[in-house]
Amino acid sequence: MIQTIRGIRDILPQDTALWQHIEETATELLDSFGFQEIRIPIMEKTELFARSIGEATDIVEKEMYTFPDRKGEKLTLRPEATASVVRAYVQHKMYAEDPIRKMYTIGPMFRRERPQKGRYRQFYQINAEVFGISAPYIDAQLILILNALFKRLGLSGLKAHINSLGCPKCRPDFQKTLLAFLEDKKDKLCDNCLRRMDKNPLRTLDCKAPGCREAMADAPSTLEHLCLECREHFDTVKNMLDQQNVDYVVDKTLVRGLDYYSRTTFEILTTALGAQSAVAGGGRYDALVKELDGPEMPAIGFAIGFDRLAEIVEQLETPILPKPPAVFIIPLGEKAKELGYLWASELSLAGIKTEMNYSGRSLKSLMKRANKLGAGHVLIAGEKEIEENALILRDMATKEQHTLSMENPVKQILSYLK
RNA sequence: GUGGGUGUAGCUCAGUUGGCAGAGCGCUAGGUUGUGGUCCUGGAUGUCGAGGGUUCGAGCCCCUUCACUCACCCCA
Repeated sequence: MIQTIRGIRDILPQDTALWQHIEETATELLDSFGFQEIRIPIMEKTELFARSIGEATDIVEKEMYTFPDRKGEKLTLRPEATASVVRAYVQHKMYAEDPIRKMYTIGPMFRRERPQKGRYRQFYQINAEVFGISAPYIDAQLILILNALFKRLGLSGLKAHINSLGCPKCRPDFQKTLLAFLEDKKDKLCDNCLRRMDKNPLRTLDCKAPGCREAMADAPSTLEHLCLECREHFDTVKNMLDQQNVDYVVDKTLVRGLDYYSRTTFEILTTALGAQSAVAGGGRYDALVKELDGPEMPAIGFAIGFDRLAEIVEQLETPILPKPPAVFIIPLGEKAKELGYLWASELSLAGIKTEMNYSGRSLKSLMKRANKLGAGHVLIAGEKEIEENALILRDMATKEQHTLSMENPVKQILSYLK
């Protein structure tokens, strides 16, 4: 039996009602805040991710699905969405007509990690990106949107962690201080961190190894080395969140695994998913548009882990169920099947969710089936009813039965359902 | 990439010192002619994850392998 690839799963019909609910809630919210949908490819040239995410990151170093196509070009299944959205913004010179763009996209991402609770090799994200706005208000607004989304989905117990990583103006100075500190602690750091010292020293700040954690306890924080502009920017973000009652903590260890972030970064954490605590994350990436051959352009975005969000929402007590059929048609006999088929089609085309059974099983067993499907009404069309011009429409909840004539029964059903 | 746990019916799981492969749920057919939910009775369904070994005999013991799962790591 052929099965799905490791870490890759089907989202089955029993779960898609929930997924659609989440998706609708999110897109409705994003629409109110002025976001438009963009649909981006699942494959890109490998170079796009290497240049944007960063050569030395875990994602690029060991997690991407990269392969040569038939002509030898290196392609990669997207491990995240931001790079593609930025690429599209630059490629189509979207900045020319209006540099301010708010876009969202929903779809699968691919990373070859060891699967675990809340972590899949194909996983889904809802991404939102804003171009052309440098004001800190938009930073606060993105966090507000995430907060509102989770609230609308009925979730509690999620906490926003925020930090500021500084900008090209203040970061070199901070890196110098950090490197001096790391040099001091060199004998206590793990191999990974020693390697990171050269490539991306910021990443040492969030290393989870116990030895590193201890050594890094009094490490310098980016927050203490922000330039005036960065400090004011971060203060405004916090101020707005306070005024809008968004619950957050400042977390100086929040660095994030992609190189392109600057200034504000944030993650929304949950305790409901074991070790996979991040439900959403994002930050500002003011240098990335230019880095990908576009103009100097501020930008910021977030990604929501759809699978994780769905798992948390699923834990709520009120399950989201698919809509049951309004009408279930039970035909008894060949003539009834033919008529029933025509009526069923007509009802469905009129927007009434209708099911019918063609098997020729007994009335009793089909009543059982109607009950199992949760049908609102059952239309019993037997030889007898057709002959006597008296079809039976039974209300499954009240057990009340109406008699319908053979003349346009669909019309009669429609008026009963009103 | 590194560790731990688990693989038996569609699902959740029992299965004794190695001796006929089970239960509940679900599915299905009935319970006086053609009316559901509760109840009662019957029925179908297994490569015991796969391959090898030990043994008269393996779901059970040994080896190999695969998958799932949790954690490290990473992140959504």
